[in-house]
Amino acid sequence: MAMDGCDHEGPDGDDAPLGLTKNERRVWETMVGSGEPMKAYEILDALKGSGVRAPMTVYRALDGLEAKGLIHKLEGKNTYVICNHSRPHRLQVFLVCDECPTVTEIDVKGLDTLLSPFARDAGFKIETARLEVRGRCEGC
Amino acid sequence: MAMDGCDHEGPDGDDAPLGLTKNERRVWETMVGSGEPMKAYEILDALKGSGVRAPMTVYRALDGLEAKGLIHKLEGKNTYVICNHSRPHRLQVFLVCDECPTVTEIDVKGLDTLLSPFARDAGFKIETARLEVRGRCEGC
DNA sequence: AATCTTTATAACATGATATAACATCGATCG
DNA sequence: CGATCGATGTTATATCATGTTATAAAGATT
Ligand SMILES: [Zn+2]
Ligand SMILES: [Zn+2]
Ligand SMILES: [Zn+2]
Ligand SMILES: [Zn+2]
Repeated sequence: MAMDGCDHEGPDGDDAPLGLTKNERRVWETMVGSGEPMKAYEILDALKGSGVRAPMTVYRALDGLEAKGLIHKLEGKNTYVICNHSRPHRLQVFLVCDECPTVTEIDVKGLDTLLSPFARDAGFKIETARLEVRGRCEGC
Repeated sequence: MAMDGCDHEGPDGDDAPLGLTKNERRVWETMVGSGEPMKAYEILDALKGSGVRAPMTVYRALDGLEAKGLIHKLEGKNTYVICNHSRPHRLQVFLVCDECPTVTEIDVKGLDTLLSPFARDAGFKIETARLEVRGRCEGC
């Protein structure tokens, strides 16, 4: 049950990680506060009151957060989620519910081992991988 | 014409984005639910309740699904069928080159087997999955 | 042939998602 | 000081998907 093991937070609980820019921190806090995957323009709306007016601001922050391994993008739904791991990782696996907003990031041990030979056979050098599984979550 | 077999893997050049759009998904699910070849206007009727009103919507989705190799058109009868490679689960694996437009679809034997226990542990029922691997392709 | 039905597309408008291009500000360093 | 650099602000635009209306093209019926 590796469901809720986020270690990005400091000892104070909801404190943002260090080394973030002002906008990255604003976006990160918005996403943590939501608790659900968010769309870029949802984040923008949520930050309208804080003076953020342009999509660019949000997208730049999202880029930065992703580069720092703090969030992931779910391509299937164009949403962004907080990473629940303690360090950046190159393999990501998400269980995405089709019926509710629930997204769970899990670890699949052995995935890279399974994958590597197939990639090697194709002459492909793996940098990162993201597995998006869709279906019905426990509560649905 | 291929009857029950099909050759996926167009050479290249298709800049089709991975994943399904909302309408592609609706049409695909309708077709899977039916279990039989369907005509475009049958699909349209089936989706009337979901707010789909125009033939264009269905035809665009069919185009997309066909480009992604998920369905085939039976020219003789003007019907569309689910590709028999994509059931019961649809488990796609793409090798996406970061340096050129090359996208290769591969078959990773054992991925379903590896994945299932993890999903089961989380109480998650898998419908479909897509693994997107990023890196450098053979030619780059 | 003329007409009707079924099948498929054209053309244009709107919405949703993401980026380009350029200006500004503030800190740091020679 | 002035140069440089990263972050931010601002405006405009690109891209993709969808919605909407009308029409074309192919086949069947009369
Ligand atoms: Zn993560
Ligand atoms: Zn759910
Ligand atoms: Zn097929
Ligand atoms: Zn390449």
